[in-house]
Amino acid sequence: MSDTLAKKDRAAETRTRILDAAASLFRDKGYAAVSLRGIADAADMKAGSVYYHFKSKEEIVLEVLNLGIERVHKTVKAVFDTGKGNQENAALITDAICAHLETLLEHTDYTSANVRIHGQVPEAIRSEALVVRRRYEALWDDILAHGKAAGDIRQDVDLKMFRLMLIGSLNATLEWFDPEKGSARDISRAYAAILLNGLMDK
Amino acid sequence: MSDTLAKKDRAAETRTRILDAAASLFRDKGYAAVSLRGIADAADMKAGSVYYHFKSKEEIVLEVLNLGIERVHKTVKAVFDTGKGNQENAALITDAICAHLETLLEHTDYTSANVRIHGQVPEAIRSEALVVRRRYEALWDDILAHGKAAGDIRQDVDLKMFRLMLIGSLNATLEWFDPEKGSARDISRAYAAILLNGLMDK
DNA sequence: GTCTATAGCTCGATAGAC
DNA sequence: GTCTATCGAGCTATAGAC
Repeated sequence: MSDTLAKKDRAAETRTRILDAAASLFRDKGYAAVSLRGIADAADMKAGSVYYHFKSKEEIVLEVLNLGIERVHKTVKAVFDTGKGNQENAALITDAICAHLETLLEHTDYTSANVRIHGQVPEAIRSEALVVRRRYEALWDDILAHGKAAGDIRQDVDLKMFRLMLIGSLNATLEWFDPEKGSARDISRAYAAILLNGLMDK
Repeated sequence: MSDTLAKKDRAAETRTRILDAAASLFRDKGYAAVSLRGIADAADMKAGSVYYHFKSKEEIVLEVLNLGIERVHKTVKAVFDTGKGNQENAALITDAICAHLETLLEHTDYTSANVRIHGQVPEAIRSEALVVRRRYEALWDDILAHGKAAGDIRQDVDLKMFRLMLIGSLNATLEWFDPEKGSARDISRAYAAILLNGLMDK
C-alpha cells in the first residue's frame, strides 16, 4: 500500500509540475501565446506526455485559474475570521488588503496568472472560473458589510462598486510592482491608507 | 491635385478601417488570439491586402497602442490646461478622473485595447509603446504636483505611488463596466469621491 | 490597391511503441 | 507514464496576376 501511495504521490507531483509551469507562463505571456510544447518544456517533458495528465489546454488553464482564486480566498478569509470579533474595522480592512496584495505579489504565480488571463480564455472556461471568483467577491462583500453595520463606513458609499474598485485596483499593481523599489507590505499599507482616508488634506 | 488628395484620402480611410478593426478585436480577444485574417475580415478585405498598408502585425498593434494613449492624453490635458488657473484642486482632479474614465469606457476601442494588451505584445513593441505612455504618466504627475503645491493634498502621500494606483484602478474598470448598470460619469464621480475622501466615516 | 495562391511554420491533439 | 511521429488546421508573410 505504501507502494500505491508512492505512485499516487509521483503522479500528483508531475501534475503539479505541469500546473506550476503553466501558471508561470500564462502569467508572463497571456493565454493564447503559450503553447503546450512550451508548458511541456518548462515542466521537463515532451508535449505528448502532458496529455496523460490533462485532456486539453483548456483543462489546464481552468485548474490554474481556480487554484489562483482559492489561494487568495483562503488567506483573506483567515484574516477576516480571526479579526472580525476583536479588531477595529479600519485595521481589519487594512489587514485584508495586505493579505490579498501580498499573496498576489509574492506568493504565487497562480493568483497573478488568474488576474492577467481571466479575460483572455475561451468563454466556456471563463464562465466556469467565474463560479469560484464570485465566492471570493462575496467574501469581500461580507467584510465591507461588517464595517458598514458598525457605522465605520460612510453611509453614502455604494459598497458593491467599492468592492469592484478595490479588487480591481489591488490587482492592477501587478502591472508595475517591482520588489526592488518597495515591498509588497509597504504598498499594501499605502493603498489601505488612500482607500480608507483619501488623498486630500482636510 | 484634388485628384491626388482624393487618392490620399482614400488610402488613409482604408488604413483607418484596418486600425479600427484591429483595435476592436485586440480589445475583445487579446493580442496573440487575433489573426491578420480576422482583422482583414472585419475591415472587409482579404489578408494579403492588409500588407499593402502595413508591413506586419506588429506595426499595426504599435499604432493602435499609441493612438489609444494619445487620445486619452489629449482629453485629460485639455481639462488640466483649462482648469488649473481657476478651479479648486479637488474639482480639477475629479474632472481629470472623469475625462480619463469616460474616454476609456465610452469613446474609443483604442484606449481600451491599449489597457488590455499592453502586457501581451512582444517586448520590442512594448518598449516602443512605453515612450508614449510615459508622457501621459508625466501629465498626471503634473496634475498631482499642482495640487500638492497648493497644500490641498496630504503631505504624507507618495505621489508617484498614488499615480500608479490611480491610473491602474481607473483602467481596471474595463473588466467589469456595464453601461446598463450605471453610466461612465456616475462611476467616475464615485471613484473620485473615494480616491479623494476615502471609504471610512470619521 | 486588392486579389488568389501558397510557402514555411507552429499549433492542439492523437496513435502507438516501449 | 513518457516517448516519437504525425495529422489537420491555422498562422504570418510573400509573390505575382489583375
